[in-house]
Amino acid sequence: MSEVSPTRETSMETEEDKEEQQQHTDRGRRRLVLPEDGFEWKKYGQKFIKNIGKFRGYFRCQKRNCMAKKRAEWSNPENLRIVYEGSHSHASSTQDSSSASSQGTPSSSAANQYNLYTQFFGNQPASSTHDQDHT
DNA sequence: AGCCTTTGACCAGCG
DNA sequence: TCGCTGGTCAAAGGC
Repeated sequence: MSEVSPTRETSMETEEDKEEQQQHTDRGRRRLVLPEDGFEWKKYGQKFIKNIGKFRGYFRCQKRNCMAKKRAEWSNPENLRIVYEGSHSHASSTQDSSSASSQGTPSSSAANQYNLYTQFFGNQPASSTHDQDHT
């Protein structure tokens, strides 16, 4: 499931160049295009934030022992902003989990640290990344 | 049959 | 105190 399936349906535009980062997280249907970050996320909501004029998708880590969350904002499939909130108490699904010795103490390591960072995908002008609230 | 995705409604917090 | 926005949960549908 978490495997990177290069399944590309024949529809939409032919801009497969974006395929490098934007993977189809759906199970064979085009629903939402998200970049694979190495973790398994479960979407639990989506709303249109009029404040920023963009859609915001709410994702949560599928791991029961992981409280990491992710928010995806996009106005266009080309402009996607991923906001990671919280830290994973486990290693990425695509990485070696044998080094995830922190799982023994999920409440005294990464799980205790609140990590939050934003990631941009597509054509995001750095000039407006810090100043695009509203005119 | 099971899992995931999507949409709507409800609740909480802030102005 | 009322209204609005943001966030989360639950239910239904589809693959």
